[in-house]
Amino acid sequence: MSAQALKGHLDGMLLAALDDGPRHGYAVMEALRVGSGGRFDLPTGTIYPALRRLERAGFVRATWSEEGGRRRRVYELTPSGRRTLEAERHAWREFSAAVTALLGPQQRPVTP
Amino acid sequence: MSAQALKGHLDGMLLAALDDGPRHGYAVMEALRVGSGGRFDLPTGTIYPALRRLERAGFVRATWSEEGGRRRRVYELTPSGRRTLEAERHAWREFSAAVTALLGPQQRPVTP
DNA sequence: TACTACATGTAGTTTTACTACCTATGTTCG
DNA sequence: CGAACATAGGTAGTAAAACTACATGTAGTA
Repeated sequence: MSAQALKGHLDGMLLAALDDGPRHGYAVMEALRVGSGGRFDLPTGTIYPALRRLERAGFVRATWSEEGGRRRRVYELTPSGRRTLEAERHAWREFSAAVTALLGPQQRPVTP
Repeated sequence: MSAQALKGHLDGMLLAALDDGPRHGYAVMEALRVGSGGRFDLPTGTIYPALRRLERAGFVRATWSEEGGRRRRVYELTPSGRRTLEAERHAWREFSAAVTALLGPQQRPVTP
């Protein structure tokens, strides 16, 4: 995947990763990697600062948890984060439709 | 459209705008605006530097043209630019599929 | 005459993801 | 046992891209 293509779309994906329940940072990272079919194998230097950014913005709430000598910082969507996620989904639909239209000749996925 | 969401995708769209023939900067700007249904109404401070970037990279070639006291800088795809456009189209398909998958619950467009 | 559309550009800022590091624990394998 | 690796968290500094705000000038129109 070309460098910094995520710009501006990462936040939405992070929020989406927390949509089905609280997760710690490393698990979020794994969710992006697996959920993208290995295409988004993001370094920790991208994930952790991004999550702190979302926390500062009030979209997620973080709590420390310690289990078996392993400290984890667990993130959870706030109501504001949930609204933002919906907005991001909508923005993505708009955005991707526009780019797809402009990029021209593309084979569309098979519609069964 | 949310600020700087284009990051990394603008170049492909600019190249695509030149795919059906040479255009000057302002016309490229219009093509993006119209072709996106008004969603990409980009300021000149985005378009012109981006075109120079593509020129420096060897993806487009530029020539001045003067018609009726109006000077225009006309851009044209180079073979390298054409190859890059194809690569960008492919990268976009990959990228958008991954983001769409991760973003979760989205109504898909109606398939007639 | 003034305003708008056309046409091109630059300077400086902000945001965002990146690279390259650092620390620490639990597990696995030779 | 020791090394390596996966898990888990983090920071500092950099690079790049698009943005805001401005500057310049022509042609057409109200």
